[in-house]
Amino acid sequence: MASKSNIFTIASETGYSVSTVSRVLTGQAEKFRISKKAIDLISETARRVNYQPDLVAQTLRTRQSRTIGLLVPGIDNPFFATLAGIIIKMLGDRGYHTLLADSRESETEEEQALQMFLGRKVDGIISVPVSSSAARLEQISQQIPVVLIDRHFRKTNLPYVCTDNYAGARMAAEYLLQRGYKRILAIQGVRSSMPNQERLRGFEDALKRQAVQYAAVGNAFSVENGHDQTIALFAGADKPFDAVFAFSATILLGAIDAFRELNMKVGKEVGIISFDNNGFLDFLDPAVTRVEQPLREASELAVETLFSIMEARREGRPDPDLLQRLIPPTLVVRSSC
Amino acid sequence: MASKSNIFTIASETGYSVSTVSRVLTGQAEKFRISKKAIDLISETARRVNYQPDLVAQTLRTRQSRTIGLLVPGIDNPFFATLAGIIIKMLGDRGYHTLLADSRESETEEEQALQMFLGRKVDGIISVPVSSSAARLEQISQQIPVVLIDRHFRKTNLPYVCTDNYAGARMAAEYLLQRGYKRILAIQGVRSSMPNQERLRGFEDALKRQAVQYAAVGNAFSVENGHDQTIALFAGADKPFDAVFAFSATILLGAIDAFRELNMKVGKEVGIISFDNNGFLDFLDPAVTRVEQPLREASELAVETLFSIMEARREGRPDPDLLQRLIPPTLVVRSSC
DNA sequence: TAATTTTGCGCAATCGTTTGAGCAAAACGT
DNA sequence: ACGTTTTGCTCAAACGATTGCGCAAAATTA
Repeated sequence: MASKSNIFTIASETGYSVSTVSRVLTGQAEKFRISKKAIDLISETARRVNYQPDLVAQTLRTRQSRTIGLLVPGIDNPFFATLAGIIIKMLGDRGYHTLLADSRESETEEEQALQMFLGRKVDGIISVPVSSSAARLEQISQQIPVVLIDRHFRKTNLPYVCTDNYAGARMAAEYLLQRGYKRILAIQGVRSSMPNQERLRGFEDALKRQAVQYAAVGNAFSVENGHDQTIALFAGADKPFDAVFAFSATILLGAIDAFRELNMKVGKEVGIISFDNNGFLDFLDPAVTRVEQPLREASELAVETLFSIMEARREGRPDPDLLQRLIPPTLVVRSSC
Repeated sequence: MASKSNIFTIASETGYSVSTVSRVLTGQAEKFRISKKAIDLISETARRVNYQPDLVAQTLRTRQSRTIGLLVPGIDNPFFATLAGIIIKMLGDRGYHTLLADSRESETEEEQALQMFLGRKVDGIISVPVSSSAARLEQISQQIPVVLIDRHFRKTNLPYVCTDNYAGARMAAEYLLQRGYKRILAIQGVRSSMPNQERLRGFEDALKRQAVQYAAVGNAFSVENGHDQTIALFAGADKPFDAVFAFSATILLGAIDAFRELNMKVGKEVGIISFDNNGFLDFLDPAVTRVEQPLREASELAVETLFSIMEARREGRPDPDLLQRLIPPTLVVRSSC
């Protein structure tokens, strides 16, 4: 019979009115000058009958759900899983719950999820957007604070916190240069995605005035793509490249697999460097040199940003500005190049 | 101005009452003999004003949230992340949303999450339990259907779907025997956990009447544990074991790292086999032979089980029985032993 | 003692929906 | 033409909380 109790139960048990009970239970007792006697009796009774507020009713009445909608494009991707883990924890610490939706890289599912967030009256949204246009999110942002993470739109005033992919790619390419590689291949992910475009730009900017050859192929953040592109280019007798820059850990794995098939020694015959975090990369042989994204820092910043907007709006202030942040990734040097 | 419209807006716009509007919008039109004219006008108006039902109000009134609470002990663990991904997708397909909570292996946080699920009026709970007792979940189960996944309690009537860890461990140990290994070391995870106990039992049962030596050490599903135990036992000149059975992928990684430090060739000087799924294991060199858990099948079964209970209860039938399932894992043979 | 202030609390509306009960008008049967 | 059924809809009460307003009794002041 747990939890069948509501505010009326307590009201009749104690002889006080529901208003008084509510005020006591929401901590507004002194504000309304409720007597100590009443406070004690009510709290005691609440405990005794194991009262738990109905969060749904509370939400309906107060228009606040203490819930944040978190939208990722693939929770089974370790990257987003870690992100989600951190964010859920941080929100929990602030007394907020998380409604998680997975758009699975589909604009349709993204729209459905957003619709659902609206219907569920979330207090804020943290999203890794997949759609190509910011329009819908900007529209929603007028009602509910939205913060973008990991991906953003080129022209938007939506707040975001992303990795500085340009700087990261540049860093990786320059490291390859420094290690003496002369013919460098980039294997890309989804070309239309912002991170990929930025990485490509960084890659090219780093190499274009240098005495090296380079190219960029591929079009998916997948193991297959990494594998197939590698086979396609390295299967012949003359090797056109001496180093590979994988734009994601999945791509990297595919490439490594391909090199194994081709019997090429990674680190010796061909250098390899990767984007993305993945603790796993340290256990490959050789351990993979990579550009790691500051996941924790980004998550923290995103949550803080969201709460600062929520607070501002609650107090009727305009949104704080300058909320678009690029965080520089870090180069983790191992022995694969 | 999106979504400021409610059922009253539509009622006054169309001249019908809120009841009629509600019935049309919830698809109960013919049941209440609403005229085609009314249906058309109302649906059209709803579309025009971009009406989106307030799910919170709906939940309050109908006592149904179309939301399932999913509780995992660590969403950043790839295993649970994959699990969550599959489950979220499946629930989505059935028109349900997911409220995700992470207990982080803490009983306290688990209790908080459950409390939250109750307050949010979830229609069902899928949980990887961390607490040592089934009591609380059994109590909740009287109000809200609960299905356990991946972990269960020895004595409970709660429905669950878990890997058959006993069979899996046995399978692994027997495979090692078959490959001719004579001195086998198991590195365990958390000893108090049910999966670990079952694995240990399978391991011992497979070996105890055989002409081989064996031992089990360790007490954590962590990289460090795998590493440290390996170092402790293999650092000396005489190697006490010729094969290692890692009870999880994390343990395995630690062991592999240790063997690298010790300059021992995995697959040649020492055989190694692991529990757990992890696509990554194929990219290690040598690829790791392992016992894989049927994650997708388990998730599907869990969701189906949950829905069958929900349906039964909606119709006032008793819960279906025989809902405790152990799914046999599969041996994936690679070249590490 | 009378006027004023403070203390402590209750009434009832409200959030946006759903739903049991009821009712007038139209259609039908005889 | 008059009772009966069907059609098509409306009324108003929930669901469980929060909250603006108001008001009697007690305490204080003059």
